[in-house]
Amino acid sequence: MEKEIEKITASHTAKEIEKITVQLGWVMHKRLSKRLKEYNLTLPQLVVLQALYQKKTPISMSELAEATLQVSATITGIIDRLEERGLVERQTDPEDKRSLKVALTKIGVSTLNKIEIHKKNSLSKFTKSLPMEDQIIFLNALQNYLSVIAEELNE
Amino acid sequence: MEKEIEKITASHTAKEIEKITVQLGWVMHKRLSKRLKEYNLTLPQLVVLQALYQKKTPISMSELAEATLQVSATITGIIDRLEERGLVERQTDPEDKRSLKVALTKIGVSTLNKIEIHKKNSLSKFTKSLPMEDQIIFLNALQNYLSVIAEELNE
DNA sequence: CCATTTACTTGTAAAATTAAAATAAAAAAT
DNA sequence: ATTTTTTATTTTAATTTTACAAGTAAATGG
Repeated sequence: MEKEIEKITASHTAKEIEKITVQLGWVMHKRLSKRLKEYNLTLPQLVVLQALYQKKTPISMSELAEATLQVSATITGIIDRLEERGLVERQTDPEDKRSLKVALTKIGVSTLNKIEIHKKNSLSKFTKSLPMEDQIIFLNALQNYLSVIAEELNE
Repeated sequence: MEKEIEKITASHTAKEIEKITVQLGWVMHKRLSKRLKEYNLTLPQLVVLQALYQKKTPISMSELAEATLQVSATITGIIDRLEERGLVERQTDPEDKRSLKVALTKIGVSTLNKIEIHKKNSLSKFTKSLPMEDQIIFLNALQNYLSVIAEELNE
């Protein structure tokens, strides 16, 4: 009987966490777009830039598509626009003439940095009010959750 | 000196939390769109449906725009498409002929319910592995964070 | 009344998204 | 050594989202 109740509650909590995460994602998106507009970027473009930054080294279109959970045709369009503005560049791969490596340019990196600096300035009340220890616990839980969800996506 | 270090770390943690939240939002979006596609819905459409469901009673286009952080012109388009498919309906307001109330139809509610049932089935490994107590702490932290971010947005 | 505000729609234009078809190069099969 | 298949990317076409600016119609307030 107790097991039953716990099960229901656990399922309920899981649903709540999922729901709130979607909402949080939506609000963060809206919040971010204000800032992105100043740099004439969109969220999918930022996601691509960040993926490139994280990989450190130029990666192919298909790797980029996988990293950003996008279809390759979408990446083509996004890179087209980013390249036009000089934030990234396509490099030919001497090993495989079908393949292209995409690299962040200096302008691309500095644009990312500028957005980072902005982030620092808008340090939110939430983290200010939370003890350092709890912040780290929260951060770890988020990272954990993210990796589980991302893993499930690839099944 | 120690104060300084703590400051830097706190700022760093805040930035990390923000970054991971954006990533989490992106992944959740992608994960959700798989499910939404089965119902021929998009994320903005779901957000609108959920806002209507939460309010319980029909609300005006402008209230809907505010609740979903959208511009009213965007809401017009989304409601156009949802109405075409019978998920919502526009009702005239006898008190103010300029204003419209938007209401979920039975089909709209049952579509939302079907998506909810799906959610239950895809209970993630994350919540299964976490002690109930920690789940609740995590959920509360998320809610807290969401409300602070949402509040900041309205400034 | 006339001017202003409010509520919503329309028009326009860019970006994102997907599916499907096209291209070109590499790898595998015969 | 060809032919076939697979892989990497782009193109095309259609839909949706989004924002901004202009337009319509109704309410409100001197």
